[in-house]
Amino acid sequence: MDYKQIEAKWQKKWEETGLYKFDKSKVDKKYYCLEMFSYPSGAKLHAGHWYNYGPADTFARFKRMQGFEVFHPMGFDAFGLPAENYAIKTGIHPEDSTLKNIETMEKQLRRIGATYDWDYEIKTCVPEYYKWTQWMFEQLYKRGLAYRKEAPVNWCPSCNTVLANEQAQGGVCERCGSVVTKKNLNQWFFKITAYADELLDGIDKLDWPEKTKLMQKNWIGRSFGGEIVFDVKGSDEKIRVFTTRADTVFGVTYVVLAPENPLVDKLVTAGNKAAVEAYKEKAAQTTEIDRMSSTREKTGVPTGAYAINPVNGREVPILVADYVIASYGTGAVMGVAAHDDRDYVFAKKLGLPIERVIKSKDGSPDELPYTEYGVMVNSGEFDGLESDEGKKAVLEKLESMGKGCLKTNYRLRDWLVSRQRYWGAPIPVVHCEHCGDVLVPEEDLPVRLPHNVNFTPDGESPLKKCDEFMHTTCPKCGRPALRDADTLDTFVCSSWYFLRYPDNRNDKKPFDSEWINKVLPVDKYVGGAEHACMHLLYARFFTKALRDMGYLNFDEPFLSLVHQGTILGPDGNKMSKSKGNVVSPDDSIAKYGADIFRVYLMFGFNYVEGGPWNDNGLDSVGRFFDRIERIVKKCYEMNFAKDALGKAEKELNRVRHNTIKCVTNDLGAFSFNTAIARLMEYVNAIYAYDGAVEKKNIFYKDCARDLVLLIAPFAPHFAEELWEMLGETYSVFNQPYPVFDEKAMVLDEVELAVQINSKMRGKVVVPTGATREEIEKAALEAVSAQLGGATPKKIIVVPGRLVNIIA
RNA sequence: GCGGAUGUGGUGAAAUUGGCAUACACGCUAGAUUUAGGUUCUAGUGCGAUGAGCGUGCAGGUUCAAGUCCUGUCAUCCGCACCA
Repeated sequence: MDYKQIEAKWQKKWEETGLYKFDKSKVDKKYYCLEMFSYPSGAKLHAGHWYNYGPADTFARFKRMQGFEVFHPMGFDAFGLPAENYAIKTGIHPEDSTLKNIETMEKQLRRIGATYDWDYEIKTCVPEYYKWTQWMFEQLYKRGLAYRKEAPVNWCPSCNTVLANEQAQGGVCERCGSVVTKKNLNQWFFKITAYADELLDGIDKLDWPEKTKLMQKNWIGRSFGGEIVFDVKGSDEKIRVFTTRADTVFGVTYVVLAPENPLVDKLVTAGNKAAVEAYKEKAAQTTEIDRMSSTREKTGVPTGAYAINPVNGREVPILVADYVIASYGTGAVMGVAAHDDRDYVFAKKLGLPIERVIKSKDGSPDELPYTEYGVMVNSGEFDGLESDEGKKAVLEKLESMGKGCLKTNYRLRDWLVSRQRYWGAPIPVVHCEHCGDVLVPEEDLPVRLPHNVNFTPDGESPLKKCDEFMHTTCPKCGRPALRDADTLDTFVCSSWYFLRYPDNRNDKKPFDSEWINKVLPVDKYVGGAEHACMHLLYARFFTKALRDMGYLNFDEPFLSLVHQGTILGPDGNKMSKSKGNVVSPDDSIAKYGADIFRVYLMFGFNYVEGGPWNDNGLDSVGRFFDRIERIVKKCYEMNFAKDALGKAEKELNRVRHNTIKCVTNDLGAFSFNTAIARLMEYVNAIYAYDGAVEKKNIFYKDCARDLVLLIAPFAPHFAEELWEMLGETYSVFNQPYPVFDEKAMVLDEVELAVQINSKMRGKVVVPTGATREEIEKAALEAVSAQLGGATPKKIIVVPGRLVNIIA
């Protein structure tokens, strides 16, 4: 069979007949199957795209044949840094290169032979889309979920530019390798922390990989604790500290402020001012790499001021140290050296006192620092309380004194969405001297991204240098004003695209709520695991915020999630140009066609694990296809007997129904490799029957027909061709997927393993309905010689499996 | 440092509640068919020369029975990174 020819043939036919057009009238049977959309930074689809999209399409086809109306769209996440960097490198404008790349990728995606309905395509970089991205920003702003504040950004001193977080991974500039520092800029944030609790509590209900759920939970990082107020000696200032271990409060021997904490300047004494200033200066210059290292030596300087411990009135020194993070909790901690590893190291280094206030519960000797829960000692009225009740008791007491309260903190920070970059959606805000930050009125959206801009990075937002963009009038007072020069993080675009697909042509609204509530949520989402704490979290946040605004009636965007594994280079390393181990799918597809390539990808790997590329498996899939083609052809040309079914037919029928059962289960679980193994077994069983039986029963034809139906989601073009060969009418994808018959799978007799003292000693065949006594008898007979007349002490019978004779 | 995962033949990988370890392929060996084949078919293929036996990273444990459960340990990978 000429696979390339039949692929062209069927792709044309599918297109002409609109086979994969989503039928809106059947939305009650909808199944929203979505793959993370592609990023058109490179010009071509690589093996990873195929590995994501090929198997996911098999799943979509399977759902379709199961009777669902599958909504399966595709689009392009077209804004973003890689496209811009590519433009900087090549000198081609990102708009031109991106649109060209999209065109190429669309063509390639069609060659996968997937069920995408291109009527619903999305490109995030076109004004028709980013108009609504800007609209999203405005809604969040109106609800108080978008705000602007001074914040440090990543700064590369060598490239003289700000960097996105993704570009500064590991504290090193992605492009030049320089060490990244921080610089303060006025930045837009989305208040994702307002949803921290719901984002956390909703995770358990999701059908997502456990690993991903855990990562997201840890990322949100909720910790229950309390705030404790320390008065400052001789001052009206107060220091609030956050702690999860209020039971250790009697062991406080000092208090530490983060260098960036504004209290530092207020509290520092004249004699310590110079040292503290120097320390702050040094901390500000500390690189991201060093700041991230938990193994680095702890440093700090005293402020000269003293804090008063509210539980015992004790005066303790106040220090500044950069192991305290300004942005977490209150930017201040109480130092309990005896019961915290970091405080212990710090106290040792600076010669601060260390005082035990917790002992192990069972009284066994323990060493300091002792960070486990235990029993309170040296803690006045609280002595003898265990840590968990002690925590509560201490905070209750402090609360009654007005010196503390229960408090929950999160590791999650608000989402910084400003990017000092060109290739993104402009932020729809005007800065007016008189009116402050003013939203661009909805009817004036989109704020268009100007084409003619010098986007070479030089430390300023590129748009700032574009006068005709920057200068505008204030929508409120009409006086001259400036636009916001930053663009939105690309992750903003991808936080709502799945809502746009079903209503992508709507020019009045981002989507029609009534309609979207029918098509959403996404039933199956397939994409890379690298998005666990970014895109997947942001999209959940958007969904919840839009729900609270009344636009959506569901809580979660993606009910069920699967991550495909990574296809590595043949050397077992991640594919990369620098390693020279990149495998292009183009050659394989040219030689074998899309179907064989897809099936190879599904058969050769565990889908969620991936693994190193190895192309000698392609031939074996090719042989598998040949075997199918030969037997279907033969079957079509054959004359059949119409006798009753014999033993051989029964056996083939059993394999047939077992195959249907297993393949159905496996496909539902994204276990493509085992599904294909079962199909191979079925083909082997058909050949065995074919070789053993002279005059084939007419039922044989049904077996061949089922084979084509079963294989259809995996090899769509091939299956259409075979379906036609069998004389059936177009299309095989309008057929229901075969359903198994439990009765056909019941055998007349079963083979049991016979063990003596748990060692394999033989086999025995018994009738399916045999009683326990009959089975025991048959088993004893089967191994009587080896038993040597000994009377068994005990016989264990596992029906359908084995008999274990304990002698 | 913390959290999570993985470890099975020469290779890719399978294995419901604990129940015949290595399904399905690749590769390899021998043979048959064909004008030729990188075709097709048959047989074999965990280790061990045979048998006994031994075998799921390593060491223990529970059990009639462990790849699967428990304890410890090593290796690799991923995520977080002083979160009080």
